[in-house]
Amino acid sequence: MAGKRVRNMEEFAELSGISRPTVSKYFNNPDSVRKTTRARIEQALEEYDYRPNIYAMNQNRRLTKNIGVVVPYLADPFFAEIARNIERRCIDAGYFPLLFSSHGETAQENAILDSLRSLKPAGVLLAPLGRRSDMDHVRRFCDEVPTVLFDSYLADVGAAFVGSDHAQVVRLIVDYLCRSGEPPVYFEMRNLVNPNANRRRNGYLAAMESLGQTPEILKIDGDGWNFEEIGFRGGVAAIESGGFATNTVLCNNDRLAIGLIAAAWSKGVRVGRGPGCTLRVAGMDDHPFSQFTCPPMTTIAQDYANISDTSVEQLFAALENDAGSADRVEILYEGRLVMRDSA
Amino acid sequence: MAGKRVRNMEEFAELSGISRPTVSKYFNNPDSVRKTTRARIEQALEEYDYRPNIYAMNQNRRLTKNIGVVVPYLADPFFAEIARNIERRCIDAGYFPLLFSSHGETAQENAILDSLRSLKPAGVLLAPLGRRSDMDHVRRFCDEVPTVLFDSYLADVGAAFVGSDHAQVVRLIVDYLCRSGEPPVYFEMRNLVNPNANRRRNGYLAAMESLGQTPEILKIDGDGWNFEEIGFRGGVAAIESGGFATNTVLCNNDRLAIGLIAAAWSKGVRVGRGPGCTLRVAGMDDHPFSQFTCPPMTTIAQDYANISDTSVEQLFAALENDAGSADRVEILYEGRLVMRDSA
DNA sequence: ATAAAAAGTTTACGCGCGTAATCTTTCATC
DNA sequence: GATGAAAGATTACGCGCGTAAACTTTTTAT
Repeated sequence: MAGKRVRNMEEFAELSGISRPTVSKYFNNPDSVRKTTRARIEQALEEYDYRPNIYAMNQNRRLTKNIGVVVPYLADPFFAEIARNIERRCIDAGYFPLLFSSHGETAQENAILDSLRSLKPAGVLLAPLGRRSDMDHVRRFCDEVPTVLFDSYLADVGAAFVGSDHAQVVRLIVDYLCRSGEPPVYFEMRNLVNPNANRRRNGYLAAMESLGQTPEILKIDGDGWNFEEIGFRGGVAAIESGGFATNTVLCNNDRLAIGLIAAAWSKGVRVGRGPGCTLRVAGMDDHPFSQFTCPPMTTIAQDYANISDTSVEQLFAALENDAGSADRVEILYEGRLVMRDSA
Repeated sequence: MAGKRVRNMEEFAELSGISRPTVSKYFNNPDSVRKTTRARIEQALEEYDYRPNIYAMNQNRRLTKNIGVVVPYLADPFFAEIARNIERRCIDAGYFPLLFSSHGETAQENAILDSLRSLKPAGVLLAPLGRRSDMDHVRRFCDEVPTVLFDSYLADVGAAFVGSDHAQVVRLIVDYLCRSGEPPVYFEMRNLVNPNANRRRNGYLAAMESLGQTPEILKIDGDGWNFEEIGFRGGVAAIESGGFATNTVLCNNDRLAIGLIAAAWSKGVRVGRGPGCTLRVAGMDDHPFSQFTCPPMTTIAQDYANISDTSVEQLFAALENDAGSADRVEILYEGRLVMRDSA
């Protein structure tokens, strides 16, 4: 591709000895032309430096090869990892992923969906803000663009939903904690930012009940997505006001737990299940940093890989059934207990 | 904007009672039309649901309003935060930021630059991989597209470079560590992934020398961007083979330090500067998670805000001087000592 | 009020490509 | 080697908008 610069498809078609319409077909789908033709085009592609003008391509196409990927908060490594995996899959399938972060703000999410619409994407993978999502806005968007929702559940929106089975996730860790020591107090934010948090809380209640234990919920204050900070402050406040109902705390998510563990440290409370430890702290998510807390955090791993892979697959499936008439699918993956030293 | 859907600018122009060329002017720059005209257009915009076709707009424009933002590793909250800030600034200035992550891979960085070129961006903000960047590729790109580099220094490439003054950063923390206890051993990866690491190491050498101390460098193995993991393993290995030359370790960056602190914990070595502590660990960057390590990490804060703001400003400045003939600028920001409890 | 400048209108063309229709060549099959 | 099907070539049109040129209206300055 070192050769001279080619202006447009017309010129490139001449150079490769193939007609422009056929070259056009090739770029839309390399498999749609004969092998020998494809070879000739690809050889010319090596010789000359030509790439079709994206804007001219997409202007006349009803749909582009773009795929929008929208996450609520990209500074959270959890979403960064998922986005990365999704990106890879889309590229491998010949699509062009475009990554957006809502930064936790409703207005931002709406704005992203609006501009996404004018990009005529083939489809969109959306992890909505959840509680703070503008449901009507999201629904209107999904009516026009094939969309698969993941991570955060919104009822009856989009072509599919892929996420974790939070009831199972919570049951797993509650079981473990009860089996191995005192039953857990549940540590969560007062203002739940997404429906997953709700499901987890309900899962906790159900799991405790089925084990004949008395649930105990500690709601902490704080707003936004700075969960570690919120967990830290909530933890300090809890410890200062006399500690927890039992010696075991289950946090709504790892980031909160990271904050709580730091809070315990700062107050001289030793976390862990070894001798001399007076507090067990468990999280949920298996956040990338959770293995580096002190002590390393016991948590439940969400099935990152399956969630992102399946989301992409579901989107592709939805793109096939042009009609979009297929029934809405909901796929939930189970979590896996990751036993480390904090609980 | 609830009204009926408008097909194209022609139709919208009719509805607003303004000629199409003028409407076109408006969309390219709302200030380029008379206030009264602008008002009429914007009123029509409220009434009808119209947005110009992006693809048709950009097809004939030499440059678009797109701004490419490329970072080496988006799963690192440091870059996620910078990207977020940059995004905000671009949007406020009427541009459309497009975010890409090289995921630590040369091929990926090259691919991003290639597709970026065909997006005809007005400009690009690039934090290159550094050592693993394909210099020729980057240089060719910068010759065609106005580009500001940030974070990772590449010599003589792009319209400007904005980053940290690593020499100063290291001097600051070395000074502090020497003043407050034993001089630091320097903890870094054997395969330096970017030139900043080099500068920091040299900064360490210089600072130690100027203080009349003997520098001591510990190189650890590991490849890729999973720094915490690498720091952890390196830490465990170092401790098992007899510990460090002094009781103080300065890590090349916070993520390595996070791993080292976890390693110390796992080996029963108490980190901090209080009584009973046998190891001091300091990092550099003030990574978002560093305040939640146990103990909280002493580190040097990079000037996130200034670096991202200035990068954007420099890019806009470069866009003004169409010619691109202006001299290449290099702007370095100083770090700030963040004293916490780990050192 | 009047001239000059600024802004808007009309008209017209082209960008680079998608794509449909018709015709011609190539290929696989027996 | 004949035959039908599949693929490519030719021709032609249009997408939605940028933009230039020539002309007309509005605004600003004197």
